[in-house]
Amino acid sequence: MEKLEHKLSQEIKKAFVELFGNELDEAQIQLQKTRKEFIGDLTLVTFPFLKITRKSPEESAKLIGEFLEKNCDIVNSFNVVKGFLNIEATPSYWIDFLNSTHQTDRFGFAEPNSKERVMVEYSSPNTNKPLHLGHLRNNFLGNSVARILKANGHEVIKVQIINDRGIHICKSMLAWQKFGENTTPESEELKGDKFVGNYYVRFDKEYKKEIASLIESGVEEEEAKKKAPILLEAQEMLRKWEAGDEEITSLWKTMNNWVYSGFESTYQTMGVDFDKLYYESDTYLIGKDKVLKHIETESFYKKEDGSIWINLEADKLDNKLLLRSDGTSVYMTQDIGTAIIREEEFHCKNYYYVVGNEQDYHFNVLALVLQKMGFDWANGIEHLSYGMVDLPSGKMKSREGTVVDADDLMLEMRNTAQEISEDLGKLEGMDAADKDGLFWKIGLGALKYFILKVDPKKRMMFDPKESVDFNGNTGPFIQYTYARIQSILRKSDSDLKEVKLDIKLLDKEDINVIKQLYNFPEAINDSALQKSPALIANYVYELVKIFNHFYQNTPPIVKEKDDNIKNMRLFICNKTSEVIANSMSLLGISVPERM
RNA sequence: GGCUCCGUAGUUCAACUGGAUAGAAUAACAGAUUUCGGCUCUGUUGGUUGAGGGUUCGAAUCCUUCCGGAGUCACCA
Repeated sequence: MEKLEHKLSQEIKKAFVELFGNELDEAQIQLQKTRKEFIGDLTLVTFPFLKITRKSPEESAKLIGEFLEKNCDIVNSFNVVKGFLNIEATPSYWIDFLNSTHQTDRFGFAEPNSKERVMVEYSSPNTNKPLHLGHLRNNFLGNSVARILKANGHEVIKVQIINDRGIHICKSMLAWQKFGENTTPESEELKGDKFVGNYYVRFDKEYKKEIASLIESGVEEEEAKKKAPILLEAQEMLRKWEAGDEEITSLWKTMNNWVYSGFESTYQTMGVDFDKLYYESDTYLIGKDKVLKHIETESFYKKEDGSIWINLEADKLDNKLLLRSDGTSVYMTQDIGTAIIREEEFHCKNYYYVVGNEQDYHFNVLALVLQKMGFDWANGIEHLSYGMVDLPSGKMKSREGTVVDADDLMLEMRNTAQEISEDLGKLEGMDAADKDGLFWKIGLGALKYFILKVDPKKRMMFDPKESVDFNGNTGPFIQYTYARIQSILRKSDSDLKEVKLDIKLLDKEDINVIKQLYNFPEAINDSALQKSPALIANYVYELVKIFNHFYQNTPPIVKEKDDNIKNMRLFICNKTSEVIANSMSLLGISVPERM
């Protein structure tokens, strides 16, 4: 099936030779989609060509339009509005297109593994507290981008690095030692991550208490923050950990495992997974060796105290520490090491890091340092920087208790879905387990769609009230449309493999739906290039709106007497529902047969 | 303070990356269908795209100066 854009470009090229004696470069021809208020499918803007045509915009457009109408059999008609040439394809082109989707249920997807291997890193939490709303955006984005890249033909490896060591986990460990009284997640009937998170909070409470009493006894605030005994103890614990102290190591393992099992259950609810996990405790020493190897290279230097730096002033960045004076690694060093390990293991074309935009600077530096080390593949490093999630009350702050917990939020969405569904009472005869699964589908669909429809780069507002709305541009609205189509298909029970498609049967409403189906491959491609699930969300919403319009303005299909028309419409319904389901699955959202 | 990013209907978001009269949703109001699922469809109201200047056939988009907001500038991660 030759793309409309491609075919028309070639014809336009011919038109320029014929009409104006000019050989155009195909890249110069930019066809855009015709806006809804005009008749046509694709539009050629003539302004850039006026120097070649030496005629007015209107006249140029008219000449080209006439040429196309005469010489190109897929052009049905054209019209000119102020120098914009709107071109309409023939109904038979759309029929041919629809026919071409007959064979496959993977319409729009590129051949698997036809493109380069890429890696997507996302999630990458600290192990001292539970996941929250910010992590949800991260995980939904990362998982969706991975699916989209895969759909676009890439081999995709999903990874995360778990920040399992450092002062933060020591704080939780210390608080548990002091106040835990040998309780466990099991004994308290708490998820492991929540359990450990409580001790992190407990640490902070004690720490503040100590600071306050130090200040009261006359110590300066800055000094008090550094000298609080419980903090010193935590730092001592970190030193012991790094020295391999047995008791500390064993406690560390126990507490991390509690956290992992908690995370695992959260990931399962979210519906995300990974092909490979990296642990900071495994990789944090590796970057050090790599850095030391390059100490002689330009830009790298050593200070008198033994610390190692890189000078990036030539690239308009500043000097960056890579190894501390005591020889230990910093965050940057670990990321350098991890990046190198990944390259050695997987040789990817691109390494995508789904990390919040507060780390823009960090990733600029990371890519640059690796390039200075002479790694060509570092050019493939790309930071998929996304904006923070704000609440109506403002920014989330863990210390002020305004953090929205991931598990709580997902459960709340599920429960809201239940309330609404039960009010509508469409679920008679469904057993309890199926109902439960359905409520999760709807609740999570609402949440994921709400977050993913926004351009990742932009900061977004999360209003819990609005997110559970099931009307308008929402996940459940799209799911509902899917379920309704399934209901039609169940009732009619035709064999769609034998459907004969004929131009004479086509109505305007049918064509509108077909045209939007036609846009699906492009939507996948665009969202893959931009790494933006929002483009898929916008696409499928538009499809659903067009379909609902079709549905409203078409006589009941199930009762249609003309079998040819009936089967054609059913075929369109079926294709639409398939594209809805596939679009939603790219967002990590599943669609229900009933709801 | 230096650097980076962002300011679009009351609100939440779009705008095919420089194209036409800046579109949806939501809220409010008015209507349609009421026998394929009313979680549907159609309409009305709502904008000096933060402000000024510039670039050009053409600017929400590019350049520039202000105003407002966020992030970042750690021997934290």
